[in-house]
Amino acid sequence: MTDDNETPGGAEREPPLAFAFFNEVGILHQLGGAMLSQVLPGGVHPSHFAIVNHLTLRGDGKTPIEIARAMQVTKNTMTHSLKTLERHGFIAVSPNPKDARGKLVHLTAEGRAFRERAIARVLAAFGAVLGEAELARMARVIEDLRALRGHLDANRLPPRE
Amino acid sequence: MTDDNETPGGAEREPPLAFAFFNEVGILHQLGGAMLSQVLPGGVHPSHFAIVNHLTLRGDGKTPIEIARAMQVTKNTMTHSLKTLERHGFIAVSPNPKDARGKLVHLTAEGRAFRERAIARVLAAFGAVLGEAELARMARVIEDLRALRGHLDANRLPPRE
DNA sequence: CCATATTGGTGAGACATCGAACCAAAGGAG
DNA sequence: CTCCTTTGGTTCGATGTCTCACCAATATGG
Repeated sequence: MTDDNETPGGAEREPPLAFAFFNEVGILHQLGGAMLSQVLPGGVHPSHFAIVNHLTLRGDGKTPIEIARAMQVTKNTMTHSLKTLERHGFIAVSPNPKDARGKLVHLTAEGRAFRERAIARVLAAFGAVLGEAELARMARVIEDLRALRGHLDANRLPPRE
Repeated sequence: MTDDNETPGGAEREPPLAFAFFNEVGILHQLGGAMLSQVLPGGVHPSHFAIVNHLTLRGDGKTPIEIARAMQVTKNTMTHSLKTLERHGFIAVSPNPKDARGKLVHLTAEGRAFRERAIARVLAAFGAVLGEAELARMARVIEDLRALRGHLDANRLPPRE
C-alpha cells in the first residue's frame, strides 16, 4: 500500500496537509472579508480600507508601487483602487518630484476620519463575535502564519513585479 | 518595520490582534491561490479545482446548493462555476428525480482524470516550496484555524442562505 | 383544494482582480 | 549623445464573486 493509494468506492485518501491548510485559510479569508465589508461605512471595500489603514500606520507619501507590494496586489489593481479612493476623497495623488513618471499618495483629513469611523465599527463588530478563546487561538497561530507567509513570499515562482 | 507607533493623542497605536490575523490570512490566501492557479492544468481556477476535489473526496451526486454551502459561496456563484465546469466536461448536471426544481452534480471520467493530473502537479509544486518546517507549522495551526473558522461561521451576522 | 411562504436555481449588473499590451521617464553602456 | 533595458503607471478584456430581482416547484395552513 503506497502513499498514493486509490480507494475504490468513492472515498479517497485524505488530502495532504497543505490542502487542508489553504482550504481553511480561504474560508477564513472569505468569512473575515464578509464581516468587514458589512460594517465598513459607505460600502467601502475591505481592500480599500486596508490601503487607508496601511498609509495611516506606516506613513503616507508612498508610491503606488510600494503600496501595491505591501498589499500583495498587482500595480494594475492598485491603479484602480487608488482611483476609487481618490473619488471618495480619502487620498490625494500628486506627481513625484523625484521621478517624473511616478506618483505620491497622501492621506486626506477625510481619509483619516474615515479610518477612525471604520476602526470603531470594525472593533465593535469583531469584539461582539470574538471571545477570549478566539483571541487566544489567533495569538497562538499568528507567528506561524507570519513565518509561513514570509516563506511563501520569498519562494514564489515568479516575482510579482 | 513593524514599528507602527503613530502620533499619540487618540490614534490607534497597535493594530488589534484580529487585524493582524486577518491580514496574514488574506496574504496567505492570495499567495496560495496564485501558486495554485499557476500549476493547475488548462488555466482552471482554484475555486473550480476545489469543487472537483470536493466531489471526489466527499462523493458526487450532490445538489448545487450543498456544494455552495461546502465551498462557502453563494448559490449564484455556484451556478456560474458549475456552468464553467460543465463546459470543461468535468461534471455532468442532471435533474434531481426527488425534486423537480433541483439538480444533481456528478463527476465525469474526464473530471476525475483532471483531478489526478492537477493533484500531481500541485503536489510537486508545493512540495518544492514547502519544507519540513513549513509543514510542521501548518500542522501546528490547522486545528486552531478550523476552530476559528467554525466559530466565525456559526456567528456571522446574516446567514448565507 | 387553494393561498402563501419557502426553497432550488438563474439572470443582470456591479466590482475587485488579474494578465497582456502599451507608453513615458530613468539609467546604463558605448 | 544615442541606444537599450528597466521601471512606474495606465488601459483593455476576461473572470470570479457578490447583491438584487426573479421564476419554478415544494411545503404548509386554512
